[in-house]
Amino acid sequence: MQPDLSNALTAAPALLGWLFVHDSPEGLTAGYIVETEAYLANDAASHSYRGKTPRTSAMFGPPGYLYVYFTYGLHYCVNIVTGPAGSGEAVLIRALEPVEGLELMRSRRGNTIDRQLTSGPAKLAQAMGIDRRHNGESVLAQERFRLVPGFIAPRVVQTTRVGITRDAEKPWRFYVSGNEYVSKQQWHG
DNA sequence: GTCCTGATCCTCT
DNA sequence: GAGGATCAGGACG
Repeated sequence: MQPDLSNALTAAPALLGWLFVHDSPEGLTAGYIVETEAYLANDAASHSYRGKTPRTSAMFGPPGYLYVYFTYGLHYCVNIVTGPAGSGEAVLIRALEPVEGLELMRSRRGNTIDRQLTSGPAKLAQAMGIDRRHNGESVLAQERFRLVPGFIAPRVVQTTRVGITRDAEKPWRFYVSGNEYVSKQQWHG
């Protein structure tokens, strides 16, 4: 069974509850997706907004591709490409609930409490051992990366995206309400 | 070539 | 709540 990746705006909430698996040489890590953001075509906050460049080329690949980028000089973030190939849409994975490979995650993350192992886009990339080498790999190929049905989110909160300046008012962030691994809960407003 | 910005995290206070 | 770390891509000349 595979998720519906035909459109970023529907895929972002639909991916909540799916188990994201990375079967790496060091060992297997996996976590439930509990927070996502949609980045669309013609979206000023999206890396694809200014067209295809060498850095963003994976984002214009077929659905299921990973788009992994380096930012702030020290962090990696992971997106799953959606929409038809060439559309430049993707879903940013912002938080996971750790399920398998906790020891490996702890060793990759260094000293931190378990609740902060994967509670942010760069944290989960580090915990899962994902970096630039994995840019352009597919989660649909049933190889190193996989998506496995997990749970149906009982309640999904939709709100604005984090850390962007352009198109900041668009409510294209989704998270599992009450999950303790969500990076920033919104309590009101 | 130079300049600037950034889909973040961590460590203080 | 504020600020520093740290670097690659992209815009511009």
